Amino acid sequence: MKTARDIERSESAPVRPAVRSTVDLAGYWYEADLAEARARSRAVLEALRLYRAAEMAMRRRTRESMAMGENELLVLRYLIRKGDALVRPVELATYLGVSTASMTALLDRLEKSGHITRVANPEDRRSIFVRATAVTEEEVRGTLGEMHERMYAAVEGMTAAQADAVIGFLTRMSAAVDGVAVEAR
Amino acid sequence: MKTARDIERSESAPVRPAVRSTVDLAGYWYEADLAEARARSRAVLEALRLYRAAEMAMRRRTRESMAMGENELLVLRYLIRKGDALVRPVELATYLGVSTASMTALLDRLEKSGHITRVANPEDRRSIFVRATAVTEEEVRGTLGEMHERMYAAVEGMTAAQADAVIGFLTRMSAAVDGVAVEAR
DNA sequence: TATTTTTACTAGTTTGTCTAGTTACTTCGC
DNA sequence: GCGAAGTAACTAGACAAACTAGTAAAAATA
Repeated sequence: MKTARDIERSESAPVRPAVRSTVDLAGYWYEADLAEARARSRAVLEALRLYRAAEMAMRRRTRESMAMGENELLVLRYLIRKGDALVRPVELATYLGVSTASMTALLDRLEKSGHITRVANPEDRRSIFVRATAVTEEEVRGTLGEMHERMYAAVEGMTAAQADAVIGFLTRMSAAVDGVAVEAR
Repeated sequence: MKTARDIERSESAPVRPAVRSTVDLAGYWYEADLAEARARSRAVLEALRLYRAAEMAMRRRTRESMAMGENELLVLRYLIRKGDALVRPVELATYLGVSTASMTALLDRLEKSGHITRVANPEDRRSIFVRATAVTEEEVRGTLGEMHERMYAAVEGMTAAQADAVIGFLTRMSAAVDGVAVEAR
């Protein structure tokens, strides 16, 4: 019953109200131009989707190769990115969107495995600071460093116009994604 | 109480240095050009990072508003994207990178909550097909449909050159991300 | 000074994954 | 055709990691 042809139908549904005005004062828009623009849009979004899939897969592989949970790894990356900055557990809990209790347990695991250390905060004796150990930094850089280099290399050759296009695109995508389900009904 | 709404907007690095002082007459490169190119690269990667953060936050909000786990939601999105196509549990398990046993449990939950139905496969009586219910489609489109429209609107105004720049960028990023930790040592 | 808030933690529960093994069915080799 | 091997989905039990609720200590505020 359900044939492969049906997929096409549902995917090419009129996602957006079709712009039928085909005449533009300056350049005379034709059906072909519209179709082309639409194909371009779809191609861009498809590329984004593919990138997301690739990134998810990378994340899973990394997690597996380091024998670590998603949140553990995210915390370590966060700490390393912060460098010498003083990071407190609440900040990490907020970042991940988990409870402070879960963060305590998570930090327990990371401390036990030697990836982080807890340092006292001299200014507020309730709180502590969390720091990644040198070993961790080495380990994460070893795994992700090459990737970062490749990423950097992949953007280095861009022209100003291209960079603008990409930055604008990403900014607009961020805006599109922000505000989804902000108020659960 | 742990309203993790404001995800790490704290670090707002130099998003876009609008440096524009290029005196490049006959192919001479100056310090300014190099610095500019470097700043551009950093800005692009920073924009990507911000987009990722925004997307992660969106995912969490959606998950919470639908009272659903990450994998549940991913399965539903996958099913809806596939439309009327016939999807088997193994395919989903592979997609998510979980065992077939976990997929069975996951599908149990989704079936119990009325989000999916299991349909017999007439050609292979061992296997089944999974389909999202109409209610689910409605629900997910309601939550993510607007976002998708915004995303589409955000790309449809792009010129061919801009689209090429973005697609090229995303493709190179995917390549950079692929092959990380493929061979865990 | 007394009260409230914040920070990190502990205890116990729930959720969702895993491994191991089962059943039912299909495919392959003879 | 028939038996062996392979495959798809499922069940059971264990475990990891999140959650809620509540505590103690310190800081901020009235």
